[in-house]
Order: sequence, then structure tokens, then C-alpha cells
Amino acid sequence: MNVINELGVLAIATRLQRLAEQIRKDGLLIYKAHGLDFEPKWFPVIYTLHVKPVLSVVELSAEIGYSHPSTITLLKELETQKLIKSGKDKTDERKRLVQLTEKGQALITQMKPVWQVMIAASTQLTDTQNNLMKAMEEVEQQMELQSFYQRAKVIMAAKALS
Amino acid sequence: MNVINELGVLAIATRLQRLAEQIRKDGLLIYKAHGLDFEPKWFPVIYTLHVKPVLSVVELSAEIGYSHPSTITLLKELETQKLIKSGKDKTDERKRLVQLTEKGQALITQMKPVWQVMIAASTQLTDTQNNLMKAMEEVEQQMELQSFYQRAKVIMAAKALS
DNA sequence: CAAATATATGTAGTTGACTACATATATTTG
DNA sequence: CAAATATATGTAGTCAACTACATATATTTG
Repeated sequence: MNVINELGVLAIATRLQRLAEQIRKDGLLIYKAHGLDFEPKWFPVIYTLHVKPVLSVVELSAEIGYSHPSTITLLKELETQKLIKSGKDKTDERKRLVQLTEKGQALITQMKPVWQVMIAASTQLTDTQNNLMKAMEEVEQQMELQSFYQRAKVIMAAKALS
Repeated sequence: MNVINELGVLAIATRLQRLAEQIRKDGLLIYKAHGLDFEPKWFPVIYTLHVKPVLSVVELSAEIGYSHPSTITLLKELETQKLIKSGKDKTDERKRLVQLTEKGQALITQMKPVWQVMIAASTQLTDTQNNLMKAMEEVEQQMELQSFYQRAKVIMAAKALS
């Protein structure tokens, strides 16, 4: 077994990160080609608020699967873009309720056809023999079953016996 | 077609990044469990210098597939750990030649059995129905054939005709 | 009902990669 | 052979996520 395989596994994230960077850059270009001023990283927030119009920061974070500080950063950017607005929840003063502005809603209407194109293009990219999305999900499942560390421990124990 | 698919594609990198973070953390623990003071991110540099004992910074960057500034950062860390050493190339004063120290070589000997365990564990994790490594390679190939942006353009053009 | 605990938000600093730019040396070419 | 170009290295700053910690408000419990 070639030790470089281990490199391969540890390097997956780096490679995917690069791929993702490229996809984000192209995403930005695609929006621009349609005359739209929108960054791909804003999509999860905007789309979620489109589907669930009023959410607190933590609810939104949970929906998009990000940490709440990451979400707060995105919300700041979107607020300066005037695409979202927010205010205190009157029944629970801890909560800040976030929602789209009219400008945000109008932008979504313009973006919808672009999203369709993006979906078609990204499906072309990822729907190969080993589907990347499915592979991801499978590995996440494996990790949940047993972590990398736990697996290593079991393998070590087995080796010690033989 | 559900628009959230697009989120899925753009979110791949984030998810993979998290997975990679977890794997790195566990990797650190596995080294520690063996009494070794080594960070997973150092592996590409150390292993490459093990196979190709003397390399310049740019040669090394190319081997591990990182940008040269990223490589320089790793080399700095490894130099403070006294795992590598470096000096000017006498025939080409621009080049800095990098190599393992004795300490570095001794550490590799200690790490080799640990790498075997890591390879076995990570193979368990990623060798599922849709193999993650292969999926990655396939998507990289697709991107080389035609970028996300180009694909979107073609799809848009086709739409305009219909 | 006061104290302890839980929840919501926010700030600061970290991580591991990157790009853009600056500088030093080597090589090529008019 | 001097000027232009190419290569090698290094520095500074960016990016998109994170964790750890701090604070404010709400809820639960002895």
C-alpha cells in the first residue's frame, strides 16, 4: 500500500476547497453576465429567507448548517447591501428577527432563472460515475458511525493482537 | 427541480472542509496516541522530502500541489520544529534547497507504522458506494474539459434558442 | 422568587489555504 | 554585453469558514 494514499485523503479538503473557489468565482461571473450584483456565498441565507420569511439568527444558522458567527458575518454584508433587514423580537428580547427587504425579494425573482442554469451546469459537473454529492453523504455517514480516530484505535488494537 | 440543489453543490466545499477539519483533528490525536508530536498538515512536505531528499521551494510546491507561499509557511513551521533544514543552492543563488534533518528522518521511521493505520482507517471511511477520491478526480476532469462558467454559457445559449 | 441554568447574539482571534505584489538572481536576445 | 524577460523566493493581505469567550435575556428549579 502506497503511503501517498494518506496524503490523498488528507488532501481531499484542499482540492475540494480549490474546486469550490473556482465554482464560486464562476458563479460570480454568471451572476454578472446576467447583470446581477450577487455573491454565491450569500445564497444559503437569501434562499432560506425566501422559503422561511422570518427567522432568528440561530434558527437561520441551523437551517443553513453554519455556525452562528459565520451567519452573522453574512447577515452584516447582506444588510449593507440592503437585501435583508432585522429587528428585535418583541416577545423575546434576546432574539433578532431577520427577513428579506423588497429589494431582496425583487432580486430573487431576477435570480431564479439563473439558478436553474447553475443547477444544470453543476449537475453536469458532479454527476459522474462516482457522484460527488452522494460520496460526501456516504462519508459523513461513515464518520457518524465511527470517527477516524476510533477506527484507527480499533485497527491498532487488532494489530497488537496479531 | 429543487433550487436547493444549487445550495448543495456550492455547499460541498464547506462540508468537505468540516470533514477535513475533523480528520485533521483526529489525525493529530492518533499521532499523540503514539507519543508523536506531528501535525497532519506537515505530511505532504515531510513525505515528499522523504522520497525526494533535496528540493527547492518551488519544486516542493509543485510536488505537493500547493502555492509557493503556502509551502513557505509550512517550511517555516517545520524549520522551527527542526524537522527540516535549508540553504542556498551554490550553482543558482535564487534557489533555497530544502531537506530533512536527522530528527526529521528519525521521526519518519516512527511515523511509518502510524501512517499504515491511518491509511486503513481512511480507506474504511471513503471507500463507500460512491468513492470520494474517485468522485473528486472525476469532477476535476469535468472542470478541465469545460468550466462551470462555460457550461452555464452553453446552457443559456441553448435556452435562448428554444 | 432568587439563584442556577439555558438560550441568543455578538466580538475577537484562528486556521489553512489563497492571490497580488516586491525583490533578487539568472537567462535570453537585439 | 546591456536591456528585457523569466524564474525563485518572500511578504502582506484576503477569504470563508471556524472556536472560544463575553454578555444579555429568558426559563427552570430548589
